[in-house]
Amino acid sequence: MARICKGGFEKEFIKEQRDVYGIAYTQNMLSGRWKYLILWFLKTKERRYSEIKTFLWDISQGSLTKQLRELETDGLIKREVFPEVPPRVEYSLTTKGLEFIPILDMMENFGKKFGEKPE
Amino acid sequence: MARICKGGFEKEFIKEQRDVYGIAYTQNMLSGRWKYLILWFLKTKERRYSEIKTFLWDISQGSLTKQLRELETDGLIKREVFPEVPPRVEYSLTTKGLEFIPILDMMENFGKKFGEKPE
DNA sequence: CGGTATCCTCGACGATACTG
DNA sequence: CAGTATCGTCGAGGATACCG
Repeated sequence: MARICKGGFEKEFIKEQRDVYGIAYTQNMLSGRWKYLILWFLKTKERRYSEIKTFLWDISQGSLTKQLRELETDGLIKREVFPEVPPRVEYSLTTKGLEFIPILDMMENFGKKFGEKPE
Repeated sequence: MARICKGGFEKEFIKEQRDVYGIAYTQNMLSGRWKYLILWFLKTKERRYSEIKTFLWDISQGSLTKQLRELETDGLIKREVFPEVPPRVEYSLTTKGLEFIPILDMMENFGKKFGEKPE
């Protein structure tokens, strides 16, 4: 990764090295196969664990839990547990997560413009 | 991955399944550690292979070539070879790649807002 | 300079079993 | 229902050597 503050850089790269941390942070936080899709799915409304699992249908339980924990740690989503039997857990976007929606929308539109529409 | 057109889906997920391909396409095309950073680095002007290599400083030659080939295959960047000695190769954004710049800018701003500024 | 080719490491992710 | 625990796989990416 374009690590910051590494010595020995050519002078002309110093500004780029100072500016790249923005996109490096975002890229790093959302790495992996699932996080964009999870955020996209939470965009319109809160969802239960099982809804996300069904939506992503070929993600394993272990991976899904890990992705959700990481998104929670990074402050993009919040997790709400309802003490019922059987238990219910709902995930939704935080303020920070909500601020990411415009990016999700642009990525969706970009994909719709250039990608193959299914069926 | 939220594969499309898989049978057996609950009815209420059909619309989401029809719409998710947009972001799934974009996410899939730009997977990995490097592609966003490469596009971001090409945003302002064309760059030589060695410039990109220096900018990303801890990417291996093999990986960098692979990333560039994939971005080229997906039509995001174009590769121009100047038949000089020693050879010179410049990479730049295509029309499709240029259309991705707003997304890069938003991701950069998001990261600058929430990430830790180095130094 | 800008690659290719080969081998290898490592961690993300999946599969499965089990639980409050 | 919504997890946790453990193990196994697989491929992206790194290291190294060599090339036009």
